[in-house]
Formats: sequence, C-alpha cells, structure tokens
Amino acid sequence: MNETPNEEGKVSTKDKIFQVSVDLFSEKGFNAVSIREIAREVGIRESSIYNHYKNKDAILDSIIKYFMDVMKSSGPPEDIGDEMLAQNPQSFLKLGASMYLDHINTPTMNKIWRIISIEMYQNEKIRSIFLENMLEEPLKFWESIFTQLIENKLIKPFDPKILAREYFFFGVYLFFEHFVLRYPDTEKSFVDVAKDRLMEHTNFLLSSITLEGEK
Amino acid sequence: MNETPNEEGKVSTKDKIFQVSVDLFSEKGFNAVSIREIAREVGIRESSIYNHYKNKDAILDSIIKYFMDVMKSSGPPEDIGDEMLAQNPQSFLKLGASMYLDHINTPTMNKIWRIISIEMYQNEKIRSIFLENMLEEPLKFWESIFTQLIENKLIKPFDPKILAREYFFFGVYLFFEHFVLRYPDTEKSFVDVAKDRLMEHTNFLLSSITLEGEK
DNA sequence: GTCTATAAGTGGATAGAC
DNA sequence: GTCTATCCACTTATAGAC
Repeated sequence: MNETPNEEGKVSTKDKIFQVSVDLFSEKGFNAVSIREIAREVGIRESSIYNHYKNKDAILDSIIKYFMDVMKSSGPPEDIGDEMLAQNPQSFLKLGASMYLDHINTPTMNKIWRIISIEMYQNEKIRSIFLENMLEEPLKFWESIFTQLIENKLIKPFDPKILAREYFFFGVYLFFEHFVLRYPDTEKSFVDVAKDRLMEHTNFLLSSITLEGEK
Repeated sequence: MNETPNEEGKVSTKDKIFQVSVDLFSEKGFNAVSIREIAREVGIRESSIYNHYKNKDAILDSIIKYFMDVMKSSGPPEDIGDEMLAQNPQSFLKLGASMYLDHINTPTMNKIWRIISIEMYQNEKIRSIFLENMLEEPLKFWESIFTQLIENKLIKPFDPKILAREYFFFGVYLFFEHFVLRYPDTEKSFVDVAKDRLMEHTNFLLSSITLEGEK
C-alpha cells in the first residue's frame, strides 16, 4: 500500500507486488495477468507471492481498499463554503468539479480507475463501488446544489434532478471515454483532460439556466 | 448467422454454436468462456466445434461481422427528409434518435452490444468499430444537423461542434449505463429505456437553444 | 459431422528445504 | 522470506476412428 521507500531506502516486496499488479491489471485486466507474470516482474518466484498475499484475489482486494481509502480521505467537496455557492454559482460549478477530480490525480489512482472500468462488468464489488460512489452519491450532491441555486433564485427553476443529470452525466461520459475507450489516445491524466472539457460543458449549461438579469 | 430454422425445421449446428456463444460471451466475456462450455451448451463435443469454426477467435469474428452487417443494412438516419429538419427541428431530434436506435433492437443485437462493451478495452478491432461507428460518425452527423438548423435560423447560433457533443454525449452515457453498468437492473431492452431518457435530454437541450420567438 | 483420445501448454496454489 | 519441486485442474487445438 505504501508506494514510497521506507527508512532504509528500500521498497518492501509487498509494495512491489502491489505496484506491479496495479500496472499489469490496468493494462491487461485482472484475469489476463498470472501470478507468474507478477512474480517475474517483481523479480521473485511465484510461490513467494503467497508470503505476502493469501491469493490472487487478495491482491485485487487490497488495490480496491487502497482506492477507497484515498477516495474517503480526500473528502467530499461539500466544505467549499456556502458563500461561494450563494454569491457565484458559476465559480462553484467550475471549482466544485475541479476539486472533485483533483484528489484522484496520481499515477496509481489513474491506473486503478482503469482497473475499475475494466472489471466493473464482472466484479460485483467493484460495480457496486462505482454505482454508489461515482454515480448515485454525486447525483444526490449536485441535485442538492441545484436545489439551493433555485431556492436562492440564482438560476431558472428547472427540475433539479434533471439539472443534476445534465450536469453530471457529462463527467461520467468523460470517464467512459477516457478509461474505457482510451479516446483520444492520450498520455495526459484524466483530470487534465476532463477539466477543459467540463469547463466547456459547464459554460454551455450555465448559458442555458442563468437568469437573464444575471448574465 | 441465421437464427431461424431452415426449411427442414432444424437449426444448424453452426447457428447453435453462434447463438450459444453470443449468450455466453455477453454474460461472462470472451476469455471467461471456454470451447468446452460452448460445446456442452450446444450438446456436442468440443472437437466438433472445429468443424464449423477454425478456432475460438473465429466465433467472435463472425459475431462482430453479424453485428456490422445488421448495422450497415439498417442504414443511417440521413434519409429522414430535409423537410422535417427544416420545418420542425424538435421532431427531427426526437425522431432521428429513435430511428438510430430502432434497428439495433433485437435480443441478439442487444447481447452483441454487451459483448462489445465488455471486449472494447482489450480487442483493438472492436474498440475501433465502436469509436468510428458509435462515436465519431454520429458526432459528425449531428454536427451537420445543428449546422443546418443554425443556417436556417431555427436555433440559437451556438458552436455546432459543442451542440453535437452536448446532444450526443447523453446517448453514449446511456450506452455505458445500460451495457457496462447494467443499471438500473432491468430486463428492458436498451432502446426502450434510452428512448424515454433521451426525450428528457432532448427537451432540455431544445429549451436552451430554441429561439425565443419559436417557443 | 461427431466422436474418443491425446497433445502441449498455462493457470493457481502448496510442501518443504534453506 | 525466498527458493525448488510438484500437483492438478483447465485450456485450445489436433489426429484419426466411425
């Protein structure tokens, strides 16, 4: 779980296995990677893997646990402050999305996002993590934001459920495009790509829902 | 390739293999299904499979070929008629999307859509089919539609590229939600689900871009 | 066109020496 | 904690009898 060297300046074998597994799983998918391949890449024999992880599934479990720990420790963007929401909805939508993306912008996290996108269709645990944390929870969050914006008469009174979907599904589309389709073929991180395109989408949405007097 | 019985009232073994493979691949993914499993389900020995298909890859190839043939024979929605486009853009957006979906609405095609969504990340042929036919080509089509609508002064003069994305991303999202996420857990076909939700999206977009006088 | 038999390889996982 | 050696289940695919 620890990617950095310890005090002796060495990376533990368990960490090496973790990191190599993240690399290989994200490239080929969990099933297409063998314990032998991981061991070879780490530089040990396959039987030695079992001194660190009970079995192959346990490696994937620890990767998902790492992912969830990072996501939780980053915290939701709810603490941005009500002042900005009340005074400048434009900035809130733009900044809120950026903050939501920033804390998942490391090479390891980007690879795990890819693993999630690959394994989602067959791994029920991964699927439910995505559904709850990357779909249902954010939709509720943005619905509450749009509800506030409407109550404060800062935007036109559309159905906040529809607004949340129109706003957030574009982010899911970007996720699909980047991690599943790997399109466009880019070396850039998801966050860097998504920020620009989300800005365009946010601007378009805002131009539709901002009250005339506020323009 | 032929799902219906022939004149003797019998389904050929090759067709059985095809259909069973579609069923199994769409449930478990190509790699997770063995030739043995297909043979068992068909009711023959695994060696007999090789009398009909050269190898396992050839089965998947024939499935993709079937998919492409159906897509091509259905034709693009460009022949809907310019009159409707000129006179009633609302109907065009709604009807155009429906027509685009209708010709892919069979149980077999739905299962192949699922296979495509599963194999896209690792099968370069399938990935490029999706990118070209389900992403780039439709985006170009809708961009040309919005360009016409703007030229005819039927909608506000937004950037047609942005409009195409803002309209079409929702369809890609629905694809992702239905075939990858399988959410919500539904027995309904993609088309039936997508039509209703696309209508909502189309209405929202139209409310943003329709000229005030036209409302 | 289907069968039996078998080849040749890869997979996850364990036992026990060091 | 790493190694060698090994097990056994399972994979795709082929040869040849019927």
